[in-house]
Amino acid sequence: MSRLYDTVLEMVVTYRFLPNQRINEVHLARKLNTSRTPVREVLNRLHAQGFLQLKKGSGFSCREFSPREIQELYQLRSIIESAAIRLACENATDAEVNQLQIFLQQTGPEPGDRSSQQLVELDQQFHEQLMVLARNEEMLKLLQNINARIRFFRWVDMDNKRSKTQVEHQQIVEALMQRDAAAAAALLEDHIHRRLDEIIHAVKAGNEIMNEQREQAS
Amino acid sequence: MSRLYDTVLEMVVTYRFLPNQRINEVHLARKLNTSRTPVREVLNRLHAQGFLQLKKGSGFSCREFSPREIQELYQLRSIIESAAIRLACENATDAEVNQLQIFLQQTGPEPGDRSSQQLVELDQQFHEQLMVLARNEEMLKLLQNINARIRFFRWVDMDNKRSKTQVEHQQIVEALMQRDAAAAAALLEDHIHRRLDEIIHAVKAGNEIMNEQREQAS
DNA sequence: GCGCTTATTACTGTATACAATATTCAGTAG
DNA sequence: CTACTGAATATTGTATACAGTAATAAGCGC
Repeated sequence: MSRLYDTVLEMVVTYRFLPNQRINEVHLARKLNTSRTPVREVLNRLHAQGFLQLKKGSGFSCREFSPREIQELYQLRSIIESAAIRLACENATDAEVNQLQIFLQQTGPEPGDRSSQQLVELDQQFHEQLMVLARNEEMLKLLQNINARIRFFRWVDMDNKRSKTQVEHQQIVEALMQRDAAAAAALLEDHIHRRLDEIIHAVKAGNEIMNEQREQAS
Repeated sequence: MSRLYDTVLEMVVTYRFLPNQRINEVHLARKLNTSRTPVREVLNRLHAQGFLQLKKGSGFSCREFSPREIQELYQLRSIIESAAIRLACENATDAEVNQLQIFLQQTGPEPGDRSSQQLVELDQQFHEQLMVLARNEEMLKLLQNINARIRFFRWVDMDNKRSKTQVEHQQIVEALMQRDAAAAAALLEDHIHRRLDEIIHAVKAGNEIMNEQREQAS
């Protein structure tokens, strides 16, 4: 069941289903070599977690994100990450902070030959490691939920912006090392807001970039 | 379906099911005059939203909250409510703030003859109205989810503490009126942390208070 | 050809059946 | 009486069937 959940979640977050178009349970079940019942169970879970919408008589469909919704999710993400790094400045051990520094160095300043998907993954690892230092499991789960829901949009310009992203990550870790909570939080918020601006800009610019990314995901 | 969801959610948050004891789907379906399938669909949703745990072969059960988990949820709640009132200081109209003041006055400083359940409901309305002023739907949904999950514990000493709660609510609204974000946030955090301390204390004191509340809910 | 109505087909939401697994009960030995 | 084993029963997870509804196709009139 959890494998089925992971499979369908992956399809949802990579927008294999067109927004607002009904997910055909019969077809999906056949495609996944199972019956409708476990498929519906998974779809119900994803609906409850904010990934899908459900309309009586029309079944489940992928949600279409308005710029407003994206902005709200990013704002929420900024709030919890900002709080998390403040907690991390209090709670993290020196060893943990050094480990994060090593991770940054190992993942380099340049994208190298990594795909956008890999860069998104590395970016996520960095932010989740920060969140782990806050020692609040609920906050970590929340960040993971948000990141999954906005995953499609987090691809925007990822490879072109990797150097700047890593510079900003580095500054955040340095503030964390200095246990300067205010500076760390401000840097993190700026970092997230910059990304949000880029994404909103891309979404408003139309669907061309979005279609390219969908193809890249295939 | 949404009525079924509401019914089962109510049973879950009032701990009609004992923690860690399997929820019997057949019995529950019979009790609710439906078949197992929609019951399972609801249970899957509640599981996905953090209300229930699921073990293969053993089905769904109510989670048992450790003091750690309660503390984490309250910490998260404090973070988002604190951020929300900062946003409210920027975004709320004078009319909206006045409406909140009127709500406080209409719901009085004293519990009156209200039940604990009604007091919990009024407390929740106050906090949700604050959250609405932040103009972030995701944050409101998150607060509602957290409040539902900790609902059982929010009953602790509710009637005995109503006067103090309302005084604190009033101070928060006054800071909001003054558009003093720092003061409002500090007051709100203190308010939430005081409640958390009371609840953790009660939970650690044993199960007597908890059993009384379960009986009161029946 | 277009628009409307009706018939047909497909799909959703739920009920029921089935297979696998977990739990409970009964019998036996020490 | 206690502990262990095997059988019987109950429950879960999934497959399939059914009824109601939504979507599509076909036919007819203008």
